[in-house]
Amino acid sequence: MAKIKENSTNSFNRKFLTDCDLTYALQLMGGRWKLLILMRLTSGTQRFGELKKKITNITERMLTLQLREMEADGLITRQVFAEVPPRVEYTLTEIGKELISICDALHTWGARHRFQVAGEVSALSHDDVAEFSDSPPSAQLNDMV
Amino acid sequence: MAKIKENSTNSFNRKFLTDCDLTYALQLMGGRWKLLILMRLTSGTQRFGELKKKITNITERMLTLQLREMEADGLITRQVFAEVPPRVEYTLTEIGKELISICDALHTWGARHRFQVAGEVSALSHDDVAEFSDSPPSAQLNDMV
DNA sequence: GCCATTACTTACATTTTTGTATGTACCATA
DNA sequence: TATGGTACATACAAAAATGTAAGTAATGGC
Repeated sequence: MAKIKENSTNSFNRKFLTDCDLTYALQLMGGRWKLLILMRLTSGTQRFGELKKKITNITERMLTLQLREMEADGLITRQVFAEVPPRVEYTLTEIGKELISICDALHTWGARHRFQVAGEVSALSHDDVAEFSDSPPSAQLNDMV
Repeated sequence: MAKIKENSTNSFNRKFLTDCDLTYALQLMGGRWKLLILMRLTSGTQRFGELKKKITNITERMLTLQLREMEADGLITRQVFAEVPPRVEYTLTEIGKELISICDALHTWGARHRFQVAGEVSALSHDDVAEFSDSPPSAQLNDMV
């Protein structure tokens, strides 16, 4: 997403692919950190700082950008509390929640693919990266998400 | 994918996210044209030229690049026939086929999302872009794929 | 010999995405 | 008065993805 320059073939193709429901969906979830954010929010509302802490390696700028796009795309809602220091909470929308099961399927597929092509299992243990412990809806996920 | 420079934070993060099965999966299917290629192949083996014709707006270079990555990732196989002019056929692998149902779900979700946020229905009709008629496995798809 | 066909390759340019570094507002507390 | 915490914004730089234009190899048909 970000800036859109009306003329280039590149941005034309992006728009063109928006017409297909499948590639449209990919555009909504395709950012580098978006699925991780989404999975973090499956356990419920989270503050900006909580997300930042739990999503290893993401920078504040990237987190902000991805959250803003997800908000603009209707995947999450953003609630600002008039406090000092500021508090901002992010929550999955209904349509956002509907992505969870697809993510679960993708996660499973990814693990199967990894196992098949490399004969190896997920490299990360629970301790290497932040966990995802408090998650009733998709408790099978066992690595970063 | 493409070129990888070992040192940058950018490529480090790419590798880092490879450790998570979910973001790993996203990397495999995340190219701009990959899902379209995949859906085209659901109806069976296709030649390079057939894919090129059916996937509107893709250039030969992009088609080549995406196909090569998908082959390297084990999503498709590539068979070259020693003929002149050359003939090259692409076929989904088993693990590649396992993505189809996920794509179907994503497609459905995309349509629902589009309808919800904009109150509009898929912009493309069957005639605007190449169709996807000969597809037993996922016959619900109705736009580009 | 010349052209058409197919599936590419290569060099290059442009656009988009991602990351770095620094600054800001607000108010409570020390 | 100075400091700390939170959730950003901004200017800039680097890297990656995408697109353009041209060329290539092999061979059969004219």
